[in-house]
Amino acid sequence: MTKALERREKLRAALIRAAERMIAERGLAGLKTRDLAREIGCANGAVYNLVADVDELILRVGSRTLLRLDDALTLATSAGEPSPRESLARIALAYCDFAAENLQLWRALFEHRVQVDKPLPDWSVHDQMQLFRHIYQPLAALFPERSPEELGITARSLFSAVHGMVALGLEQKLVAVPLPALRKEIAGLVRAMIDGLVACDVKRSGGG
Amino acid sequence: MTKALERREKLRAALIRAAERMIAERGLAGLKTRDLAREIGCANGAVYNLVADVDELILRVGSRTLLRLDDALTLATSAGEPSPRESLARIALAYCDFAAENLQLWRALFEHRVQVDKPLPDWSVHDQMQLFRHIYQPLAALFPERSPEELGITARSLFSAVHGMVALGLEQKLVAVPLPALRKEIAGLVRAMIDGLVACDVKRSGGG
DNA sequence: AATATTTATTGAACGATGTTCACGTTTCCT
DNA sequence: AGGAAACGTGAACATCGTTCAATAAATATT
Repeated sequence: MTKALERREKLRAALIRAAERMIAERGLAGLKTRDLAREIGCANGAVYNLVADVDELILRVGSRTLLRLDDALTLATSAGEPSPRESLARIALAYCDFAAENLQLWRALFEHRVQVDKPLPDWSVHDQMQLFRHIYQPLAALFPERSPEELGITARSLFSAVHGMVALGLEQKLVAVPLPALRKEIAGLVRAMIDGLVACDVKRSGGG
Repeated sequence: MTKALERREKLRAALIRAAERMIAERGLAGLKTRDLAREIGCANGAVYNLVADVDELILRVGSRTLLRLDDALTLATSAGEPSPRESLARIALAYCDFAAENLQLWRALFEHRVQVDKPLPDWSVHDQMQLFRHIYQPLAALFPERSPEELGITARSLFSAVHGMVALGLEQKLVAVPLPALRKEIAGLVRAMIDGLVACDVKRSGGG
């Protein structure tokens, strides 16, 4: 029983790696089961013994991408002992850099939309939540009076705003903005957002 | 010459309207040429006499969506004489509301990615730029010392940040956030961003 | 060790989809 | 009215993801 399962696992790992490479090179739309089968050395039908369908395959690649993104964000906050404000700016820049360096894989995280009737598997939902903890910790230091729920909402808003700047900044659909300029804008707006949030907090706390 | 062209134009308009309805109901992935042909009463091949390919069709629908979005943003700033800060908050909320009310059509604006070798037609590029003018005017009032280029960059950053909040907020891929809460978050973060940017501006102007 | 049973692999086939094309049909200009 | 140009038609093509009966392999049983 071990021989077959072992080979199966090896093939599945190869399939996921091949899919990852293919998405990175040709984008999510360039992912074809027949090319994958040829690359890992099996018939196209065999792909469906390793994976339920391409949706699952994309989710598995996405899971790997999220893990690498998590590592990149961890690395960004590990060096030195910056203030919460600078930590958040670093995280935003690290997110921007990761997206730029892994453009197609990063895009695949958001382009892919699952069917409404097929819910996300548990392992896929889990690692999405983990990303917010990088933002949560500096925010908690900045806003000690806010509840965990409020902090979670603020973290999501902050992340979404940075994500939007990165997404449209790297789109280059209309105007190509150079990466250094984008990084500068992101860092500036993140600091502005934090300063504005802090000021609003102080005003509310002092006035009420 | 008028009879045929007139009919052609009517059919093309019907095609675009049918495509718009279909995207609104079933999403961008639910747009099928055969269904379109059946709906407007012609053979599937005839679609390609009205439009080069589905890419152009999607762009034409997108153009209409952008026009309606422009109207919505214009309406948002027309009532009363709010401060630039409140104008920007109103615009952001109007953008959020439009996205929520036209979810699939709004998503199609960003989901659709054209081939690298086929550049966007002029009429499609033009109306994308127009959107920023809504943000540009209040920004110019807030930051009189900034150059038009700087203002354009700030406008794009601000728009991108709001877009990100709306995009991830309406995604509901992980957690369903109620629309009123999202609106509150957006308005709050927009005001915080502006306050932060103003403070940064004052500090830089005073210190340098 | 030999056989039976379960499982995996194959590659052809299915259905859907965007797009093209040869063939009639309609429309337009003279 | 008649020829030319444009148009509409529906079948056909290529390309997908996915399925499936048949075959090969591996495992379990005696």
